[in-house]
Amino acid sequence: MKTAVELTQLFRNTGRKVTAQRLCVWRLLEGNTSHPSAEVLFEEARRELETISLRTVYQVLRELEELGECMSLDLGTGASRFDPNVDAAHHHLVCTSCGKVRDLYADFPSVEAPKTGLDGFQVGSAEIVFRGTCAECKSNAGLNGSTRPKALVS
Amino acid sequence: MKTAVELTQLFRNTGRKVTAQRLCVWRLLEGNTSHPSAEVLFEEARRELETISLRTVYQVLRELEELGECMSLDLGTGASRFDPNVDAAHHHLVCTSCGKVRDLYADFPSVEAPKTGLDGFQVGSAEIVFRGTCAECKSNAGLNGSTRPKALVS
DNA sequence: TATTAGTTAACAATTATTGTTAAAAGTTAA
DNA sequence: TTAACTTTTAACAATAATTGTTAACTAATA
Ligand SMILES: [Mn+2]
Ligand SMILES: [Mn+2]
Ligand SMILES: [Zn+2]
Ligand SMILES: [Zn+2]
Repeated sequence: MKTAVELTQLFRNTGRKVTAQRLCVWRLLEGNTSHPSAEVLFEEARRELETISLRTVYQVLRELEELGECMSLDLGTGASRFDPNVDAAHHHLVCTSCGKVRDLYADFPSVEAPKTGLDGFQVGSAEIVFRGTCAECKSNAGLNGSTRPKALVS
Repeated sequence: MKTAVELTQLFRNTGRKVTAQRLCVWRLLEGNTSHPSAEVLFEEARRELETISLRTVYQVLRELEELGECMSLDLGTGASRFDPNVDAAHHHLVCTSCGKVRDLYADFPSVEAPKTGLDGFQVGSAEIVFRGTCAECKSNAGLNGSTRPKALVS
């Protein structure tokens, strides 16, 4: 999780220009634990930079991913979710009702692919996704019939 | 994992007609451990039923899912993958190179969401996805530069 | 056999994402 | 400050996976 200043260096060092858009997207992502989608970041970004385009947000996110400064998560919520926390190993809780994504910092030492019976499949990583219902959706249960993930409504 | 005969009963009992298409899709899925996509099932189905449409395959898959006879998995490989194994709890190995999906039957007793620190999030299920390289892709490494999942090419 | 459900074709639509192009604007090195 | 070079933007088009739609046709069942 780099600061905006560090990102500036990184952009320069990789031959990229330090633009308001790049900084803005990074600032919105830095330390953000909500795992926003590109759309959500776009909505937030245009509050600061009224003319920023969704296209640019996608481009910057891709770049940040290539630079190893964020990762995109496919959690089955429709859109990719972006996570700036690439350093600390962690897992995710996904609300199947609203699409909210929370971090779960817990070590599961037993989660390691067996050595045998893999038919030569070489395992690189293990992700655990816990699915369930977030507190908010639980208390709203029955009030409305909405099954549509709120976090994804454009 | 029901047999075709059992499925016939299920269709009848739920007021559905027993059609060649429904039976065909189920027959292709029954005991199938390859986690095929709808497209793949469609290609296979039309060998038996030349006139079957992709639309129908999607419809039948949805139905089977509603009936609890299969589940669709979103493993980040582009298309949903269908799994008839809804009874035995298991996890998946996903080849990041070709998109192949293998079952992993292993019990990870420690994988249980902590009771505390969840902010009221109620956890229902835990899926573990192991990502890596399948044997075939490992031996093909470097031969071609293909990063495109072969299993997904239409 | 009549009724009803299911299938097909042939499209349109949707969502998330990437591609494209040209013009405008911004960044940086000199 | 200027010139060169990148980026951004707008305005679309395109893609891939999936679902919606309609009408005609076909098949299953009572
Ligand atoms: Mn996270
Ligand atoms: Mn499986
Ligand atoms: Zn929720
Ligand atoms: Zn592979």
